[in-house]
Amino acid sequence: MNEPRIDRRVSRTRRHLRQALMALILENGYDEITIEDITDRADLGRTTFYLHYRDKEALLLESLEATAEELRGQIRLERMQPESSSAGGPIQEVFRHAALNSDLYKIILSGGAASRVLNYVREMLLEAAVEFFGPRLAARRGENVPPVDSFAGYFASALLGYLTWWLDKGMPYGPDEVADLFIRLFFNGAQQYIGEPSRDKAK
Amino acid sequence: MNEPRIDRRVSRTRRHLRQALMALILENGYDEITIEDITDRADLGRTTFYLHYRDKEALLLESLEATAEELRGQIRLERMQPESSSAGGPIQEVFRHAALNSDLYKIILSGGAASRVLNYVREMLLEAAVEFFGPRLAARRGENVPPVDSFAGYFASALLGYLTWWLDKGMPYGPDEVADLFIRLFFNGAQQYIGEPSRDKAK
DNA sequence: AGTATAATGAACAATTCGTTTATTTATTGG
DNA sequence: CCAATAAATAAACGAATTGTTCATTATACT
Repeated sequence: MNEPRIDRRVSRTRRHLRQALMALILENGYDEITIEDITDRADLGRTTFYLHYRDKEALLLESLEATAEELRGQIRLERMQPESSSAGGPIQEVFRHAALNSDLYKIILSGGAASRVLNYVREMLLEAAVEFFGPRLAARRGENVPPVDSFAGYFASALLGYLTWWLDKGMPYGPDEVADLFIRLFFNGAQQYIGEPSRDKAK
Repeated sequence: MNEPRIDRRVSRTRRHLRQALMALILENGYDEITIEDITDRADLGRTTFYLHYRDKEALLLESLEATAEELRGQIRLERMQPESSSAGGPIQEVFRHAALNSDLYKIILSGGAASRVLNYVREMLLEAAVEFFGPRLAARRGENVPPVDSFAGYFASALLGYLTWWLDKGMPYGPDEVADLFIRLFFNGAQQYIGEPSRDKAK
């Protein structure tokens, strides 16, 4: 098979652009950055940018896509080796991956990345949640179970939001620890910790 | 008390600007909009904009502030009249308020408003959560209760995210209904609906 | 009615964008 | 190592947008 093998200059240029964008977002936020800022930082001509990407967003999306694929790989892999090493389920895997790539995660989740990028992530997670919980909920049809979309929406929202909160606050608690907190809250609920579900809910 | 009473022209102009911005965001998203788009829509001179606001963001923040204050008022009021009318706790109140002001909520939460605006909302909600849950958690010190910040972070994330999801999907389920779904998931947890907390959690 | 204040339109320099062009430089494959 | 190919470059461009100033006109307040 003839994979065209990418010109060394191309991969080098793209790598530099990606790194420059990420560094700049962490310094000043997404919105402020101009194309020239990026190429200056990457030590490239401004024209060169347009040979590779349509705009800032396209560049960011590339980093995102690559990282998401990596995470999916990790989870698949972890699912293969049933009880290996320090395994702990997909949620631990997510928090660990976020800790390792915290720069990119921060950028996407709260660095003011273009809203389309964030929505893209939301949809990705939502899909995964529907796929994962769908069958389990279906198995209990009739037991006053919430609709799948609502359930998946809640899960995706809670996870994404909690991840954002954790990164925003500078990652207090280690990844496994925070994953554990999340799991306890998501699966067991808050009631156990604070008593009444809500003033009137005990009707 | 001499409140200077605002010139009729000023309040009219500002109102037009606010309305124009919201309409435009709903049509094209936040980023695309130029100052001139806004003043055109509001039928005002471009220069006039700068007599009132520094930039787009300032204008949006004004709408946000006003609406947030309104919501706080509703909740306070609802808290006063213990079991009146169709009361249902602050969470119902939030979803109802969101339904009534869904345009603004959509804009802020997923219309691609400036990230600073969204972060502003996150912090607001986080503060409220700490204040609300802090004492309740403190009362159970020592019972393996999660740290307050983590707990509040989870709550704020879940609520904000779930609200976003609900609005994004075009508000399936009525406000009271969706508030109920949220409360069940948040307080009672997901375990009841899907069984195992997580493959390995039953260690 | 008379004064104060707000809105206006024109004009401005400064940025940024996205593209085109001709030229130089680096990489690949033989 | 050489030649063919592809990539990077700098300069220059028009078009948009921003934020400001200024003189003039319109509107609201008392």
